[in-house]
Amino acid sequence: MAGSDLYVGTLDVLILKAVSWGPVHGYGIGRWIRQTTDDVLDIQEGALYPALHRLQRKGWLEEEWGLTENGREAKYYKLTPVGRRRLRAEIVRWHSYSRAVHAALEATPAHS
Amino acid sequence: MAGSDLYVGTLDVLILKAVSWGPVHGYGIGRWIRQTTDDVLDIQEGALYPALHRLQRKGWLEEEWGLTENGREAKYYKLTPVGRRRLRAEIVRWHSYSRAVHAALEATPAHS
DNA sequence: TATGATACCTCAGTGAGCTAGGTATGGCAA
DNA sequence: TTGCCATACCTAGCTCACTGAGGTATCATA
Repeated sequence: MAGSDLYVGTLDVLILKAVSWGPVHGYGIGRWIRQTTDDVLDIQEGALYPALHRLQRKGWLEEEWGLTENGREAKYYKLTPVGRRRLRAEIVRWHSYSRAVHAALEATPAHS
Repeated sequence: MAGSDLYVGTLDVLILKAVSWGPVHGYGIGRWIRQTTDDVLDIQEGALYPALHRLQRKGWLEEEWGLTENGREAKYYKLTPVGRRRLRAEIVRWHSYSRAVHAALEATPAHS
């Protein structure tokens, strides 16, 4: 798997968004991110699973074992209420940040 | 100074952009980033100066001592040709990445 | 039968950024 | 003249997210 070369810190909001419509298992979260970003972001499993545990430890995700469509055991994650608030905050943060970077990258010659 | 809570990896492109019109000293680079982003990004000096040394070590920046408008000694940084190519690549990377994240954050319920 | 996809995991190492210090100069206000 | 803020540079220790590389196990399919 090719590395996705993440900007460190952006993975959390992607994971939280991935589970915002209901429980999804880890492997499915990785697939969802890859698919909705047209293969631009391909999260390494060595980044994904520790991140899930981290978000769970912080109280933003809850786990629950279940069965996939094809009858496999899988650990489903869902948002806690705190996690949902966090998702909203992280989306705001991302938008503010990306607007700021865009402004810098599209700036014309310095005025000082 | 309030931390800007950078997405790790985004500082390089900001620095390269800051010096893309001519030599700027470190302190001025920090100020430029803060100003062009309306105070959204406020780079810590403990992040800025090591980053400048790193980019110089990689051959993307060159240093040169000079005098500021107010007669102070300051270390001016300017882009090398390699640094300019790198700037273009990093801008492409940022746009691709931010488009991908936007796509994910604005996605509607999963289709699987 | 073996290969790839699914589904999970850990661990060592890297390295960027944060926190918190430090030096020195110049200008300005109390 | 004293003290403080802005300018201008720096380092060191720490944290911790991610990379890269490994591992287990099941199931479908070629």
